[in-house]
Amino acid sequence: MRRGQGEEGARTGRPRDGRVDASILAATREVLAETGYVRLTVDAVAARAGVGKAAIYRRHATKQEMVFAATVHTMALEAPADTGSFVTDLAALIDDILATLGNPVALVTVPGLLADVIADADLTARFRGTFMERQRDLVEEVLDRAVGRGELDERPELDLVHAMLVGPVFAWLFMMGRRDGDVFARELASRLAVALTGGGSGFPS
Amino acid sequence: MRRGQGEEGARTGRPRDGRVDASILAATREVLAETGYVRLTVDAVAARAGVGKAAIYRRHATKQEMVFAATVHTMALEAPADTGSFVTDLAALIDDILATLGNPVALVTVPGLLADVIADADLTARFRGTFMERQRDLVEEVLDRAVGRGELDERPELDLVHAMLVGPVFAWLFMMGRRDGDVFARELASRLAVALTGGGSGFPS
Amino acid sequence: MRRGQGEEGARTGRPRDGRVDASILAATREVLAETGYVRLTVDAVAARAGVGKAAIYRRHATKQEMVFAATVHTMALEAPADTGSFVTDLAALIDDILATLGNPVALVTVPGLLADVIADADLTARFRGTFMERQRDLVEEVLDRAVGRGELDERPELDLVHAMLVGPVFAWLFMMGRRDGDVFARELASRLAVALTGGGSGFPS
Amino acid sequence: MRRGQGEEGARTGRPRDGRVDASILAATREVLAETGYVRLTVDAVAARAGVGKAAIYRRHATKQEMVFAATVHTMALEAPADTGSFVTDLAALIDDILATLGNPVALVTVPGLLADVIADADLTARFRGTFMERQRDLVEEVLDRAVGRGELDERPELDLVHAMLVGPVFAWLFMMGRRDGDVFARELASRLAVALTGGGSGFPS
DNA sequence: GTTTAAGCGAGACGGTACGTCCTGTCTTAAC
DNA sequence: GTTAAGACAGGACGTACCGTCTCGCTTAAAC
Repeated sequence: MRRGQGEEGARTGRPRDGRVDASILAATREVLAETGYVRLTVDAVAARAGVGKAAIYRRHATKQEMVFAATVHTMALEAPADTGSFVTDLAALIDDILATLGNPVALVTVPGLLADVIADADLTARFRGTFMERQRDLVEEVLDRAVGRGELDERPELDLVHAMLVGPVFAWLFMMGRRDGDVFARELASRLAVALTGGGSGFPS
Repeated sequence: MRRGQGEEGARTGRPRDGRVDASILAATREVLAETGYVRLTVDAVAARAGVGKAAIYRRHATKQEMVFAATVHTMALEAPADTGSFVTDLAALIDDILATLGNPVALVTVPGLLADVIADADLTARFRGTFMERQRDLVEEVLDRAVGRGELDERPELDLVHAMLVGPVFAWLFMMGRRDGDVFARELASRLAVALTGGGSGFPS
Repeated sequence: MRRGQGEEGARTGRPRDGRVDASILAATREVLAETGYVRLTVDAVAARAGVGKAAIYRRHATKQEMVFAATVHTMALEAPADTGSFVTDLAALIDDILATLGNPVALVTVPGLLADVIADADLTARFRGTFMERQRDLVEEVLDRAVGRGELDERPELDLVHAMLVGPVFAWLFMMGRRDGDVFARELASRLAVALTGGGSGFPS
Repeated sequence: MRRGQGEEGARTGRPRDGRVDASILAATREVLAETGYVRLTVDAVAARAGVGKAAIYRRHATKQEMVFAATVHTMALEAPADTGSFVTDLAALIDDILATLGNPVALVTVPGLLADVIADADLTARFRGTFMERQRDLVEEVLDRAVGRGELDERPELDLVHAMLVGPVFAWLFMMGRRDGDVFARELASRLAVALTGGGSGFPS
């Protein structure tokens, strides 16, 4: 019987060893860093973690879920501090997204994992309900602040803005293969601020 | 010898049968449409095409290259007609990209293929040298026209604009899973026109 | 690790399932009986045995070794009872060899398997070290008995006698394609007794 | 259309090139000598012969027939001269058979070819009708001479004697893997003479 | 303290796809 | 119509990975 991690039941018997959970996730990230998502195998993760495959499948229904747990769940973006202006708020958010998708493990994981997530309805729901939802909330927060400051008249369509933020970062990293993100992030934030406020500023000079 | 289409040599012997090339690519697209990229198998393509596996591997070194040839090579965007204004040019280009990435076959192919392309240096080079390069040229064309019309003072960084065009479309389709592209495309074009011209216009009302 | 039956090590983990060993060998014999050695495929054996191909290749490095294990290893001749005279001992031994090489499975297996065994140094060594060696021991036993009885003055060269026993049976079955072995076996025994004792008897009348 | 080598037809057009026939058979023997029957491929023979595969298949229906033609047809035993006594006639015949089966090409060809011949009814008929029949005739000749000389009272069953001659040679070479044939041949002839004459002689001392 | 139930590492299991290789047929251009 | 070259359909090979299951053992809570 498979048992989700948070459920009840399993009242007797030997409890799960928390160190096993941790070493599986750590090994997953190590193997990802070494071989990339496409070439990662569960056996390699088990061997690296010093763990049996059963211990992995007791915790994660599929390889995809394992990688999902090892990467997406740690991609929790923190709420960006209020930097005082829309454009700098945007820049901070973009930096966050760039850090999330552009770190060495994510670089070799995100496209493959995304493909498998999309091919699985269950994972898609979880992906959208956690990672995307969280990101969307941050976008909303930043937009609401700008409205509050009077920088925006009204909040634009959330998904559109979301796509305009995360999409270019993804394209920059995975379609163009560029690794020089800093200038890009700054410039993107500036352009998006213009796009959304309908003209004017950009970064304060 | 592998993949000899463009090479010289092989001057004698039975020439490749062009109908085999075509039926492999057609079968690939059919199987993709039915099963998606992740569940496509070479045997299924061979059976569907009425072809031996050797005929496939004589043309395509791996399954990935086969799918690449069957999809990316047919994604050749046509040069967008001059619609008279920057914003409508942008809208036309976005519509093109949306049609390329959002048609039924692409929807079940692009994420998986992209993942495998990125994991393979050779395919990455070909992907960038053909599909991305072509797209980039179109972006350049549209920007140059706008400069010529006086709508832009100078041409912004090409890759940045490219990422701001294709990225949101990708995110909309594959991260958010949305299939209602028309309004999105119109709105995106409008916002990007603002972002790049530094304010003002948007669609003519 | 390949073929670990007799080796130490591999002390942990799930042990090999003896029923799988048995069903592979049984299925091999069934498929042999139906299709013959040349047309036997590993997939057919796996399907018939209800077993994955990996389970087969975990036990047998090649198709040849699998068939070898399924046939030669079961061809263990039993030690012939002392029948009281050289000629009847010989007849019994020849009957045994005839039964070993002439049963329905062996008839469609032996020539092809022998060819592949000879083409593989490893299998040749195993074939000689088990099947041939065992047979040779029986020949020796029968000869020694005859010496003990005074029917032979001294033991003739063992390999020569061995070849004169098994060779004609092989030729009869596989070169001449004859299936009427009983009279042949009796006559052969009689002639060989004469050849080895240097004249005289033959079967008691 | 396939066309047996000896048939008429093919009245017009370019005549077959006799050098092609010869080079195919020569190449077959060369490749056999190098790789053995089991690992011989038709492509290798074609390449070695500097010939297209079609030229081979126009002459030989299958790989087996090609090897058959290249080897068995050249194994034509010559009629043994009358050496004056049964035992020396037998020795000469055995030497012939040993030379036929024990030469370098035959050593790596006979078992595999025999296996394929047996698996094919057509080839079996040809094999028996030519090679075996011819051999059998020689056995008959030698026996008849012995009867004529008064060394034998009556001619024993031909197939039995045939099996007792060729079988041990085959076993010696291919089952026991022995390559020291001379003493073996002499001893075998002597023993068989005893077996068939019912005692007595053997080689004249 | 014993019992019990589940966890554990190891690795065998059924299944499926891969990419390679070989056979016997077919197709081209050259002769 | 034959030739050399080589593409063709078909099908088996042996490898690799997935997710499940089984072995003997360990570990903590329940009794």
